[in-house]
Amino acid sequence: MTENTRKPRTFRSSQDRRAEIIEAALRCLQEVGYARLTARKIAEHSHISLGHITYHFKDMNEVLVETYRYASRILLDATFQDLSRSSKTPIEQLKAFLGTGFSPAFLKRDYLRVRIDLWSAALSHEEIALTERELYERYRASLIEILEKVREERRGRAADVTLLADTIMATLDGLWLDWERRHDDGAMRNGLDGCVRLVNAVMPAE
Amino acid sequence: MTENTRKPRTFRSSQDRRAEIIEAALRCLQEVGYARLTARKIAEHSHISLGHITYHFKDMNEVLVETYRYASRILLDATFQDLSRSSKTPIEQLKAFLGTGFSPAFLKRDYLRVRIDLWSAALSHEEIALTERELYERYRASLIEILEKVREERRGRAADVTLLADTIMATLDGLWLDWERRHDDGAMRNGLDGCVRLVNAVMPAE
DNA sequence: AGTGTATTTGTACATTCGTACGATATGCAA
DNA sequence: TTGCATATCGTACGAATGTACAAATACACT
Repeated sequence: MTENTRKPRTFRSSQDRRAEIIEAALRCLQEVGYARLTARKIAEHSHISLGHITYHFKDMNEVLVETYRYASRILLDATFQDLSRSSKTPIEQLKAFLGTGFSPAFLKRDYLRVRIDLWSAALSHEEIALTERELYERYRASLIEILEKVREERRGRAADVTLLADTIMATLDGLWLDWERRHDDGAMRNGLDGCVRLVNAVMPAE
Repeated sequence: MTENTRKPRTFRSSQDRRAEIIEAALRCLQEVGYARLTARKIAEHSHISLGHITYHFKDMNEVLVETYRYASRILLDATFQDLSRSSKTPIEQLKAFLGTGFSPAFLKRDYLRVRIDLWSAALSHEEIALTERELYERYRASLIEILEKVREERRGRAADVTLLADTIMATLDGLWLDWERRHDDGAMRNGLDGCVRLVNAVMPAE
């Protein structure tokens, strides 16, 4: 009986299981994409049985929503973790901020797929749209924070910051998309450079 | 027997049928999105039987690929139809070019959904990725054509045109996405204005 | 009018999907 | 130990999916 071939089952808290399922779901999203996510693929990736999904979640929609919430949190955390804003000039902070989102870690296929699928999924799922919107707003708030410092230094107008935020945020989304499309390193750096040049044009130094 | 209730069937050419199916598929893509497109929904929308799809197409993947090809053609045609480039200055042409893609016709939910889903679908389907890439390249070529005129007028460098194209193309994609996200008219105009300002900054007039 | 080919239809089938559920295992309190 | 709530598993089931296909229909041609 000690040579039991069954793998030992140990109970976990419902919280843990939910987390495991969500993590497995994210791995599925990275591999097969949002359109082909299925409950059985999640079960395989998390090495737990199919029944867990209906036991711990109301339905697959809840799994999807929670998974994108989790993914969004990961994207935000990774963005802000190595952002030391203290020791640089505002324009240097801006360059660092822009560069962080396009470091090799973020340009991996997996991350980009989740990001782009998130845009598509938001079209059909109201709750996912809210998650995407919040991701956008947080990122934007961080950008505006830096742009305001530039503005103080250079005596720009409030409307300038809004215009720059609207434009740069759009450019960043477009650059992520374009990286997935062309994998053109020069184009990516051109885009980021373009953002900096725009800031300098709208709020010129002295 | 003359009071036959069956609707009269008339034969059509295979070409016509393919077109009808593709048009119906596009309508489905606009309504339910790429992730939930099914053969039966296409059949209902085109008022023809399910069998047609397998009769005229190899499989559903071919339908999807052809439908996105068709959608891409529509987006391109609509972009370039009312683009009279002859009678204006280069910078005015640029403004007109940018504005065309963001006219009310293009900002309809249906069009944006197809555009955004196209990005997502391209992640999983190689052929769709090629279609998306071609849509990008054609649009870009048209933008560069105008930027080159600005460059001639203002004696800019070739690298300037590349930087502007890389940046503006990204910004436009991002602005479409952002319109779907926020429906903010001011933000959209800010973004387009930002593009023009960037051009003036990189290649200043005199 | 008759014949052959292409078109059209509806249904059938094997899969796969999300979800429900009974059976069993586990951990904890009494 | 016993009792009980919770967790875990595997399976079952109806619905929906893509595709195949036989039968029926329309039409061009002789």
